[in-house]
Amino acid sequence: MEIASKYDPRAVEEKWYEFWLEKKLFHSEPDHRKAYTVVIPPPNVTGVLHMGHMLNNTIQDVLVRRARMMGKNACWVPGTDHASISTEAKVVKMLAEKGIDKRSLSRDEFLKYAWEWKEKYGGIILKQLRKLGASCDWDRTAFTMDEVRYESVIRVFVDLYNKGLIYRGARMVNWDPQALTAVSDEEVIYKESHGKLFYLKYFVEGEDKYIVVATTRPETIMGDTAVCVHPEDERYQWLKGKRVVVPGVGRVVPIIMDEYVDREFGTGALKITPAHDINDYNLGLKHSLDSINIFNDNGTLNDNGGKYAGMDRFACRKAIMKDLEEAGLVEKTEDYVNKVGHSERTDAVIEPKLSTQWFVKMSEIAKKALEVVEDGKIQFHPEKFKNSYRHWLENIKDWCISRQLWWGHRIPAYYFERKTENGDMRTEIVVALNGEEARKIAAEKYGYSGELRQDEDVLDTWFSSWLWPISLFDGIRNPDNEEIKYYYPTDDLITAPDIIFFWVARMIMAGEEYRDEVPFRNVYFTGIVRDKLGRKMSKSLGNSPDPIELIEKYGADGVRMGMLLTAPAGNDLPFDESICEQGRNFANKIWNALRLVKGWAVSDELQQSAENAVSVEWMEQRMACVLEEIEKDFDQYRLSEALMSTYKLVWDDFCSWYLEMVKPTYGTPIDRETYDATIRIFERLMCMLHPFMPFITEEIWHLLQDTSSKVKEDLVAQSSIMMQHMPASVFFDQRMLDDCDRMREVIAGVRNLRNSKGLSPKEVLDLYVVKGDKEGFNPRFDGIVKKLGNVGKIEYVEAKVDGAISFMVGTTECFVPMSQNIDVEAERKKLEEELKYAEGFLASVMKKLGNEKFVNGAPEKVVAVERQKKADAETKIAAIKAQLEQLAK
RNA sequence: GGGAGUUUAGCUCAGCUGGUUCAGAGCACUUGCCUUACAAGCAAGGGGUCAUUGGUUCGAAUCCAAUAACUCCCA
Repeated sequence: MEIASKYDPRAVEEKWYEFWLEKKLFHSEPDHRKAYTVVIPPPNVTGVLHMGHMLNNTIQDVLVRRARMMGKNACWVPGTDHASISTEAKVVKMLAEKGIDKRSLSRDEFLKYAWEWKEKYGGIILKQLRKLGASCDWDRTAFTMDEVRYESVIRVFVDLYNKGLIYRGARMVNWDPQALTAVSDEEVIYKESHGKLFYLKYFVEGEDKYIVVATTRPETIMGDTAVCVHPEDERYQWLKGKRVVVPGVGRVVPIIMDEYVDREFGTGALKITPAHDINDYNLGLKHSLDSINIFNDNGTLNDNGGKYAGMDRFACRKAIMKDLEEAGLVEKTEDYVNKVGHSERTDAVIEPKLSTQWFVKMSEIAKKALEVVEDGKIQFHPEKFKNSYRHWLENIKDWCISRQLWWGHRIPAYYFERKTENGDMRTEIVVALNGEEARKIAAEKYGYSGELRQDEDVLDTWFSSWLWPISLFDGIRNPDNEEIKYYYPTDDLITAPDIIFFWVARMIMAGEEYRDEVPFRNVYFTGIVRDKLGRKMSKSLGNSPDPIELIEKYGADGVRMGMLLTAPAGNDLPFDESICEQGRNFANKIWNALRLVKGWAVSDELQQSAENAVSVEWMEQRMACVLEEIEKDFDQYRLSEALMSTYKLVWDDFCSWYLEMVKPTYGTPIDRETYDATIRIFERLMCMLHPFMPFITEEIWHLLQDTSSKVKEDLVAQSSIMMQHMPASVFFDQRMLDDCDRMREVIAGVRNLRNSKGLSPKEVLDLYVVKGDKEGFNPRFDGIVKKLGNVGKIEYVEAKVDGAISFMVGTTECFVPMSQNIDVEAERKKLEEELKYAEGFLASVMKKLGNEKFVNGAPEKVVAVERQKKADAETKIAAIKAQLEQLAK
């Protein structure tokens, strides 16, 4: 059998992914098995795969594939969200390129274009995930605006409205002047910005005295309706009851006194613009101030801006300052650093704006969501995220869910005007699943039968995502259907920490509200992928590698492994392409192990040697031991540790030791028993590795199968490693493992000696082991020591050997006679160093044992260990001393 | 401004309730090897005052306090 010496992932990966799809191995239907459910954090439909997705989905795939092999009915549901702001912006841009203005289109016309765009360009990312090997149940692919999900969202809105948990009201909201919509508090990112602090003069009405007010936003003075000072501020007592003139505007406004003012900031006098600042708004309410809106929705000044009307807010700032400067109304200007809110989606500077929006009342549902995390019904990994989760929920504000956009779930609120009893015209609101229902309600409740106007706005994208774990299984519309009962609650949610509030918290709320049950048991927070300089990867910096190119270069298995190795839960990972090399190299290593094994001639006549028997036995034990570690790691979601253990098991234990132990000398066959055992071991290793590296393990697993007859060959062609059982840990003999470790040390000792003496590995050496040591060496391994250490004979002797170089393994002395002259000086030096160390060690042990408090206070076990250390050290020292004497002769 | 977290080898990280020679792993590095599975490899090595200071204790990387640096979240 001729196999290439380099593993080529390309053809292999494509072949097996097709195979899995064709065999529907990712598909899940409810059955008698236990369900293991994961819902994908739906990527933005406009998105393309980036490194964060790679990490996130690799982790999900590892967990899902493992669960599947552990006999669970694993279901990983993929999908995308409709991303109203981003998508609408993209469609508007596309239309603009075609010369179409959104405003010239009707809502329906626009939506037609949007859907076209979505069908054509949306969801590239899901295709890309296949390259990574993601074992999603593609038949279940969902979209937040498909029929089931759309209807679920509308139902939830209606339901929450009827429960009084959704209300409509005029509030100060975060306005994105670029997207022309309100956004929620969570969608505002505060960034440090270097601006100016302007000190403006407000003259007292009818006097030539003035006070100075500091502001970062002089353009808002057109909206000023008061100046506020602290009631106890002595500097301003004289102003009590007076009025001042807004500079450049000429409007006369009152001086108000309020403890809200920070006397340390600026001059301690604050201009109040109730229409454009949340704090000013509240002060305005308290002091019954006028509120003058000076901005248009797009951030330009409206007619209240006087001569600046039509100008952009930032251009206006410059123009006003110039004019005030010329009028002598500016005292000074200082550099100033402050935090400015930006829109998460468009990066536009957020404008606080008073407007009528829809809100979800959070206080009550937040309480429940906090409880289930506090009492451990939902576990966070790592746990530290509980802190910020708690803090957020304890300080939560109502959630603004309306967006002034067309792409999304249109708010099912219907309006009409009617005359009330006292003759006033009044706008009534009816909330219903559809227009027909709304008409019915309007008729029943108000006796109204005229036209209804549906709300023009859509809902926040997160208002659909928060239902994801439920709506994916149609649990909102059909709460008792088989699927929701089987798959819900889901098991693990894997997500980046930056959406803990957007998504995780709200899903928990929705779960409690609609299923009275948590949406998932565990939340695994991944780190953020950074470049090697520690910067976040971003399009604008151009510091992110293209994941698809990486996969082409290193193979999906290689990239998956690279990502996982440096990504303990919650830790940011400084990504460097070179870590994928380790993955690729590992794949190659496995590939070559296969080449070796498949290259052996197998003899049915040959009896299994004692060495081979013990080798097989040891490898089995070793696997059992590592399996136990891996199971523990998975229980604690320590995936990178689990991978590392598997990596070392395969590379070090299996390739470097086991295969070398059983490898027949060139040109001779291996006995059937050992060969079969090796194949079984190899198979199981591939199973263990499969969740991490799905492609190469499938390939190898197939190549390991017995295809000696047509029947068997066909059988193999139909099966998959995915259908195998994950090996489980069993009892193992620690003694056996310890014995083997000592054997490995002996071999290393011999090799080291050869190395340091510049001897060829081909030179056969003899080994003498001084008997009488309590641990001793297990002679079962002698044959292996000979083979791997290239040792001619091993003798167990009573005393030291002349003309030999020695080394110690534990407390056992080993001697290797040298044909050439021994460098006495070098030997003495080496021994003296060892002696020094051993004596130092003994001294520290003696210090402990000499301490009465230790002997009396420490647990017996610990003291016993110290006594053992003492005995061992003494043995060792005696041996070294004896050797030194020998040298002196 | 409020809160949380981190600091262990050149890099990325383990190190659970203090006690095994506890100072670890992988990568990188050094030396020698193209030894008929693999140079994407083999063998053997070197490398750390556990951020700093003080405390608790028979005993501290581990517990406590202060300090410093960095990171994140919230306003």
